[in-house]
Amino acid sequence: MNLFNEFAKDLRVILDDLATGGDLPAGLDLSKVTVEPPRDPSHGDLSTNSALVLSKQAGRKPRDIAELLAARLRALPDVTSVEIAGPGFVNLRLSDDTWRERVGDILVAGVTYGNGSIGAGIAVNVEYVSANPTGPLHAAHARGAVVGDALASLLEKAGYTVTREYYINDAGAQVEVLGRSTYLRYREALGETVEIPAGMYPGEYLKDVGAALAERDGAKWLDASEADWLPVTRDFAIEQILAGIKQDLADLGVRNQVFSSERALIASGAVEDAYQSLVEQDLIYTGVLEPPKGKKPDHWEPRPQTLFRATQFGDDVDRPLKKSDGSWTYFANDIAYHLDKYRRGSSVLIDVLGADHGGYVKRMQAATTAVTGGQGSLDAKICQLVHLLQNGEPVKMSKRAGTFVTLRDVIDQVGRDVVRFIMLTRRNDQTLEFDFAKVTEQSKDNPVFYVQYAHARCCSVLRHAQDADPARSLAPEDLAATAVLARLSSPEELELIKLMASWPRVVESAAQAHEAHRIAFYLYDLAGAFHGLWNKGKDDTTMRFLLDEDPELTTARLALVKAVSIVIASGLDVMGVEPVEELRG
RNA sequence: GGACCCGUAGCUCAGCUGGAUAGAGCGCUGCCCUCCGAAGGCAGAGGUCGUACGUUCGAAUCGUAUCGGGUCCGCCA
Repeated sequence: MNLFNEFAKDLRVILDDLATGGDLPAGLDLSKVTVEPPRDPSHGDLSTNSALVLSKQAGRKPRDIAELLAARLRALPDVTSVEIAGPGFVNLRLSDDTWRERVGDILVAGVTYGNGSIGAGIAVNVEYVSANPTGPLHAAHARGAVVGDALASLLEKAGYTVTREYYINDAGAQVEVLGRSTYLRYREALGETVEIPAGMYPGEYLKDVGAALAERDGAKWLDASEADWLPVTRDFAIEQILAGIKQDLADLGVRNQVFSSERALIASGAVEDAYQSLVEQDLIYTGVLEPPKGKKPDHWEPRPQTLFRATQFGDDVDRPLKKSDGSWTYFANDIAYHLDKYRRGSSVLIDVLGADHGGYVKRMQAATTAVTGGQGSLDAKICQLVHLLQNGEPVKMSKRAGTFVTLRDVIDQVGRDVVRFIMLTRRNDQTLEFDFAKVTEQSKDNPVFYVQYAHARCCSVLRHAQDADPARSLAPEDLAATAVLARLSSPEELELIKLMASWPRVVESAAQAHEAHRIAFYLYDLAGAFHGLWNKGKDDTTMRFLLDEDPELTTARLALVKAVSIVIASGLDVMGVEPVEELRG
């Protein structure tokens, strides 16, 4: 349960009541009314801006409204004090017992604690990775993969129905090149000496693909014409590479459920379909675009094109849908694809894209709005670059020389949980430094370690308690039933409890903002609060969790510790990171 | 030339969709500890939130302009 929402409800009842009683005008717009924890905890547990927000509408001074509210709020059962502060904030304090009860909630709910319902009835499609099937995933793909995957989990936790999707760009010139490159490697596998010309894919990985094809088909294609072998080598290569990509994703703990093929989409007539719908809306015309300014106009020649009126939906220029040979542009296919996602039931579409797609967002949003008749919305999460470092030194990468770091390399070096956690330690639109040395360091400035360490410490305490008293049950439901939570009375303990009580709120707001990184920051804070409490026990032995002379307090603290481990596990679950029970060397 | 993203402590970054005295880690300064319940702990200094206007009870947050850095810019995907 989200305590803040409960009080928001209470507050609305009170406001309605005041309206019917004539103290406030009826029909007030309450959309800006909030109930949230004040930034400064000394102001109280909860704060509402109602009086400030409603002042103008109601035609009364904020202080007067605040007085009215305060009188009513004081009557609520869990409220111990109400103060009016600053320009008209109403600050509440809740009884300690109200907070302590959350520990029981957490123990009973387990890792489902924090699950919300704001997404109920809303279907969201999260598309991520969507790397071209022309080569293995490299390190940079890790970010989009993790951001998308964690966002999907976050949305699920908040109650949305989520489809995890991967768009396979298996149509167009690049996969044709892939097919030809593979053919060369195929000949190579059959004993020929080949040169890989410029413009082909030189990667070593295609040797395996060529060899596998030679293995399967023998010399069958050696004397065939390109028209015959190209579809074969192309489809074979796509299939092989895609299998590798899926394996890499699986090893990163990423589980896209739906793989949509661009080629299949075109074959189904979906592009023609989407195009017709735009024609019917009079959003298509033939025109000539201005050359981009400031950029060298090289071979620019004005040319009439089939254009979509993207400018009507906020884009900067109208966008071409057909190439001069009459085939669809990538954009045209993508419009059909987004319509397809919408028609499959998701009105909220999220694309997790790389930094190089920033300029693409506006047109896709324009198209999504147009093609869904304004019923579908697209949010694009652009992931900025990841800088790979080794002890502060940039890791040299060159596509030309083929020395790029693959996703597999990264997973093998630092482990999947570290990759996943670190990728969420920055907002998606902020560049991220990934230092192989730092991310595996055991210190406070490594958030992965710091959070895992907190969880491990919880487990360690529970293990000790079990060793000391093998007959004791540490099952969460038993702790919930037997612990006398009123014994948790130190400021540090209550602070920790309040932090855990805000977890549902964190989930909710992060989901609404489509920002999974907030989970990582929350866990870092929670870990910090727990470590702080632990440290108290170092010089004040009465603050330790296990106290031989006070079994009742010990049980209460074990309940608290268990709750902390549950909330950490709940957060790590969203991030797709496995909580560890002990740390090793 | 244009679009998008970023600009917050010396450094790396948060800042809950407009709230009250702007936070964390590292680094720096000072004190304490050497416990075994494994990262040492505690305290302190350090900011006109790039700049300038604007919106309003109230702006790091929204708008406009401007400066600096990044990504990108017609039939590539």
